[in-house]
Amino acid sequence: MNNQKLLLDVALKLFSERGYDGVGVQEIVDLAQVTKPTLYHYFSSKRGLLDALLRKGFMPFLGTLKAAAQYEGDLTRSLEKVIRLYFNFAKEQPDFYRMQLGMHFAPYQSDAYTAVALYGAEQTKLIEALFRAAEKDHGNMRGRAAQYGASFMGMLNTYINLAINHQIELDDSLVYKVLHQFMHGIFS
Amino acid sequence: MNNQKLLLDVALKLFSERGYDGVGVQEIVDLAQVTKPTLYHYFSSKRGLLDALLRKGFMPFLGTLKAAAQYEGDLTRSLEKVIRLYFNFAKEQPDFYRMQLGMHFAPYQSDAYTAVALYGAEQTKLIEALFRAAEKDHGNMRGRAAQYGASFMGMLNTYINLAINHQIELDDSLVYKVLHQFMHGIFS
DNA sequence: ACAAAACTATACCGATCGGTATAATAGGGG
DNA sequence: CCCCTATTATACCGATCGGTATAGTTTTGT
Repeated sequence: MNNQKLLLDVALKLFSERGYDGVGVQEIVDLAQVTKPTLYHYFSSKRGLLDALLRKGFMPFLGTLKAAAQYEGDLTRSLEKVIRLYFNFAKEQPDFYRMQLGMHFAPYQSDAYTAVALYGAEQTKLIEALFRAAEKDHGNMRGRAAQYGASFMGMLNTYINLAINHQIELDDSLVYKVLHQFMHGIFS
Repeated sequence: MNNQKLLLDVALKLFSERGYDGVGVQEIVDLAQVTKPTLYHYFSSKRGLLDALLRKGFMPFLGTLKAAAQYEGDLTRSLEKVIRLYFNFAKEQPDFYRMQLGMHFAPYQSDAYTAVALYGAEQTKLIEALFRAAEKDHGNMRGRAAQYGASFMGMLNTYINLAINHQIELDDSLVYKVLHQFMHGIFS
């Protein structure tokens, strides 16, 4: 295992547990058993380390999300794919998901937020495009793509957050429950 | 304006902009035009300052929430009251709401999270109790109070977060839109 | 074999971190 | 007026912050 990957692994673990601001560079290199110049050789700065970490964690996911969020005449089916994709993402990389989710609510001037903002925007864009594409088959949704996109992702992240806290489990049945709740509300 | 209140105001402004970890004690006292011993006289520690800030911001709100979240035979009506209450809270104290919301997603070992956790738990408890009380009139909801409580608050905070980012406005019509979406989904 | 490039260790930088010991000042009650 | 308490300033603490200058060590291409 090379030092670059080692540093990324250690940084992910520490950042997810105590946050970007809560972890010093010294602690990262100590736990990875390297020295500071090694870190700065690979990542130039602490922020650079964070950027690399986010790129590595998001890159494959965003590609599959783009595919899953295509509208093919059945909004329910597309949303189900998207939910499943997010659940898998959160289950396979819980530390990363926790870190990223926290950063999404970090102060707007912080490194944590600015680093994660473009990935958040990319996801929002894809989901909104899905709702906008579905508008032509669902007239009553017209003009609310942004609103539905935001609330869909909000609901998704709410459930994932519960799962990360071990209060629920992201199993197959929850996919349908979340989907049903979003489509038809809590009364049916 | 006494120094104690001045320090709380300055801390709220800075914490909401750059986070608890992102702001040093020195900067707080400089902006409040006092010195460090003054801060430590009133609040004993940086964490004590944060605790006082949260107590001051949450105390009146939690009382009114408790009243609004009583089930009186009409879940829709109670939820409407709750939504309206949260919207007003977020509109009247946007800086505080932003700060508190960010802390709710902060790392679980951080001061920020541990300080805000009990207030989050209190809100969850009240909202869940509302859904549980409504179960007797809505059999299909049985056993899902925790889930509905969490997703209701998740949706609420999603919209409030959009408003804080000036992407939507928390006006009267949004109260009904959010309520309707939660009760009946996006298809009706 | 050799030089260039990539990598890593020692030791250090100024600045800031949260926090405090000591003492001066202010205000109120007797 | 005097004492007591509350409040505030000066000056400082050791530790840690992110980052780097320098030099040594490996690895790589030729």
